[in-house]
Amino acid sequence: MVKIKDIADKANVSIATVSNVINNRGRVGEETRKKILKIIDEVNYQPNEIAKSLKLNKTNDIGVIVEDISVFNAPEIINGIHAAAEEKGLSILLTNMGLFKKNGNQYPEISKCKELALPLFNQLVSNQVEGIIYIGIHSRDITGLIPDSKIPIVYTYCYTKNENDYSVNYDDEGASYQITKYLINKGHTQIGLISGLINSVSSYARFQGYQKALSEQMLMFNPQFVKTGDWQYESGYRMTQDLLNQENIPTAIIAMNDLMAAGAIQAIKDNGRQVPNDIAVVGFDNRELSSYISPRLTTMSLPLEEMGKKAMEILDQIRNKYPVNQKKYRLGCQLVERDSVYSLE
Amino acid sequence: MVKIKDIADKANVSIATVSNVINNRGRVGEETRKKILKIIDEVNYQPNEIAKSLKLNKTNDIGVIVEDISVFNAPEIINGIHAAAEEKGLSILLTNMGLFKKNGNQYPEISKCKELALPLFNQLVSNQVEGIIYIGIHSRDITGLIPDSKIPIVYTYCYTKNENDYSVNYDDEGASYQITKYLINKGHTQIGLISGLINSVSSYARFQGYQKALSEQMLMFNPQFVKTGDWQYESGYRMTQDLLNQENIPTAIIAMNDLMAAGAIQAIKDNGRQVPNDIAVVGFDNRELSSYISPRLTTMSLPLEEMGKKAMEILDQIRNKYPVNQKKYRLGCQLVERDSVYSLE
DNA sequence: CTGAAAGCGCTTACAG
DNA sequence: CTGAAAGCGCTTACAG
Repeated sequence: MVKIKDIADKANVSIATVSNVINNRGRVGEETRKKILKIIDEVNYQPNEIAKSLKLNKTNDIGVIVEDISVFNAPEIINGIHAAAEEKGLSILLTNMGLFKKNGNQYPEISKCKELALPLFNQLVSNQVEGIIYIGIHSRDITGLIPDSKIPIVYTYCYTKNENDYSVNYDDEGASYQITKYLINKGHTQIGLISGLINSVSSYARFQGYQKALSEQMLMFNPQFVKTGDWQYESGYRMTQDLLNQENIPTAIIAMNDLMAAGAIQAIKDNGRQVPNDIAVVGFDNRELSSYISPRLTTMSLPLEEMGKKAMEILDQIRNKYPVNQKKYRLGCQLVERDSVYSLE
Repeated sequence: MVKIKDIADKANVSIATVSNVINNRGRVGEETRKKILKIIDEVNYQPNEIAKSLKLNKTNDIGVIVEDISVFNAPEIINGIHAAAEEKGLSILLTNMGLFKKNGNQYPEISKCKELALPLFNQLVSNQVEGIIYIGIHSRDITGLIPDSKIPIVYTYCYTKNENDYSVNYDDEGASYQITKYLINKGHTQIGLISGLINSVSSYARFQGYQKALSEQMLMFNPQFVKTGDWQYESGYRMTQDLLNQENIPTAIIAMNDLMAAGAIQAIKDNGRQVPNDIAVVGFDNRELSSYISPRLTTMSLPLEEMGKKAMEILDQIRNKYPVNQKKYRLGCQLVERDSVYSLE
């Protein structure tokens, strides 16, 4: 690798002068500047960022810890982080816990997670990253997972109970409210809900949004219309069967994710009914499959890329000691209309 | 951050001695060793990797350039890279071209790609990575995209014409041969093929595999059975309609990816026929949607994670100047049987 | 306008 | 067994 000394020798100047022209500081004569610039160009000199980092005590690296890069939310969030980082001249040190795979597709206990996260955290610290973004696999509480330290950290797709921690998530309740309202506007008054696991804050918040939309429109809340699934296709299928076997059958079903929505659609078809004509189905997440099942699924799109961007921007502000007016962020979701909802009016 | 000097002061020894105990080199008295170790533990000392890197001229960082992290193949490949890197104590500097998004979901020309890749490449070089893995979006020739340099680089999910370059891909022809043979073994003799774009080497190789299996089994190759799509759902749908409108209708259809297979299934259903009872459909890629469409799609699973691992292992060998016996690798695909194929026997 | 020198946090011959 | 010193490639007061 060619270094600053090589340039200096070639130009018959000191390394200080070369450094000055590279960084546009100090007074340098126009002649020498040109000469040096020419040489730099000729030899395609690339400054050694490692040396700069050591000297300036500033790496321009930020670390990301992702709980599992194979899970659908990770790539888009990383995409957003990368886009924002690029703008700020920051590099990304990527680290993956592989939580799902290492634990038979089950979400491990917090203590197990800690074991997996700690070495990655230390690795990042050793590499002198200027901040860390932690990407969760679920919107869940991970208080205490990452040890306290002076290094700035922002959590996304998860959160902590610590009021000093930064986190960026999406607005579960608002999204659920929005999609319920959408169904109501389409004339639906009997709306089934297939929730995720009940120990999930997302399930809870989305239930709240559902109820809020109902009561705002003076619609009766019917407890028989809400069934609890486990986020998987099969549970969507089964819970929909339950819904279909009741006296009152909903005209629309909200599944709290696309997988369960796909199961719901299949159950409805197997029951001899049509989607959307007999029963509308709506999902959550806007995963790839939602465009390819039949009918194409109307669903809520998560602001994944935006979450990544936002997390990076906040991190950059903390890093630069800008005042950050807010610690917990919730970004809005967007409805994507496809073919699984029929208007009753 | 606590540094080696702080430890030395606390222990009343020189920094050289501290360094020696940290790295287990040189003779150090048992007493002093213990004392130093204790202090290191107490203050939770983490060595500054940046300083080590500069001194040792060795960063233990490897760079990855991914053409688009939002594309389905990227996360699993990165997963594999990360797993192998972790074993070797390497960190990953991740870089994303965002090729698709920046170009309206079209694959840009090679010169445009170059423009996007070069700054990322330089960034990685500046950061003194010890090698680079380049992850393509398609199995395609990207000769000349990355400038020549002494830094080791291995290409995956793409390749170059340069015989000195390393690349790891999967075995298109073998996979296609395998799945065709599978269909034949199930009693199918009239097998349709919906290919991807014809300028793709994957399309060509898969066509070869298809033909090879046919001729090995003394089956007539019927040119009317092969249709050219463009990898998208819609084209799978249309090409299947064409197939269905011909005199001879195949009893099985191979689509060269899952998206087109999904389109094929829908076309068959809309035509009033059943999958798999009337016509079997088989895909390629094993993307998420293949588990959730109806019927669940039998498809070829790509060895994505293995490709990432392999790429990392090769890179590590080059980096360590091990003799690498081979430059171009092709990993095998695996058939995943689900519900879209019916046995005729 | 230009350069000599110190120093970032480490490692490593070498001397004692 | 232990430590003083040089040096990795840079930047930055400071002196001239």
